[in-house]
Amino acid sequence: MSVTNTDVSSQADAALGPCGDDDCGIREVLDRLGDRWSVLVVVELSKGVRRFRELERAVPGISQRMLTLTTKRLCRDGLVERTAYPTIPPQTDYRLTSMGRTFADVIQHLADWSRDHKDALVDARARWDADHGDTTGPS
Amino acid sequence: MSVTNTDVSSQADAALGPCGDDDCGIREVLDRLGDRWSVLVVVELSKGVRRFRELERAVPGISQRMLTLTTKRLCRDGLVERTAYPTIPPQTDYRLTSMGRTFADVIQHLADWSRDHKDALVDARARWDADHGDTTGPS
DNA sequence: CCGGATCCAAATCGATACTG
DNA sequence: CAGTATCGATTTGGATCCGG
Repeated sequence: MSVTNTDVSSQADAALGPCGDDDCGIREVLDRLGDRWSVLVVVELSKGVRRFRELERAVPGISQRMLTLTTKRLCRDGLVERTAYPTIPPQTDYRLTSMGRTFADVIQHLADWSRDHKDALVDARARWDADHGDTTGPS
Repeated sequence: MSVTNTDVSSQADAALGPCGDDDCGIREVLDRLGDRWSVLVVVELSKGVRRFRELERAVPGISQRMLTLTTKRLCRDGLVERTAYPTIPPQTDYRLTSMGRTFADVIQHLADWSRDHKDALVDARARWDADHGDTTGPS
């Protein structure tokens, strides 16, 4: 039982295989974008250094567990740097690395696209749900 | 029992809440980036019109089920357009919409970043795994 | 304050079989 | 060929308790 769900290095190691020519190292990045919290944490850290508790408050809805896992994953990927001060009570600072900052730029690019197309997306969704008999939608 | 796992509109409808100012419509985009196949399908479709079977072959490892779900989600989001010809045997064409093409551009941007930082990321990962007692890693 | 450990509910995915 | 339905395995995330 050396591997539990609290481990960090249990996903996205291999399991992609040859995919052509467009996506070779993207899988790992996508895995980081895919989970609910990494992006939000990076966005918050792009504003400056944050402590654990600060991050927790800045990202409403995240649990301590997920924040721990998320920061750890980001550290492992070299996107975030962690500095722990063994004081009482303990204090831990998180900050983006230089690579993390470029990653934040990519996210910003993504956010821009989202803003530009959010309406169209919601609209398309509504139209699709209307055309098809949809019993699973809202209300 | 009107909702099964084959339905398309059962995730990412609400459940985000106010998050500040950086991520308001991003969640939906991220959900599409997050799943294993959407990106690959979009990349393939960015090369031209594809039929169902063609997509299945172009994306090795995808199951019919996941391809159906993925294309359906992309259609719902207005990123992909579907044209079905009721012939025998049936034929269905998938193509990117104009919005889908801009989305493909974003993905390309992402892919560029991945390529540029893949080595650094792998390296950081290795270093992290070495520093910490890691029993879950490769070999 | 920071974060690890355990338990548990839910979403997701893959394999398979079946229909038009 | 294109798509649906069902099932089981895996993964993921949240709640909670505990320790440094």
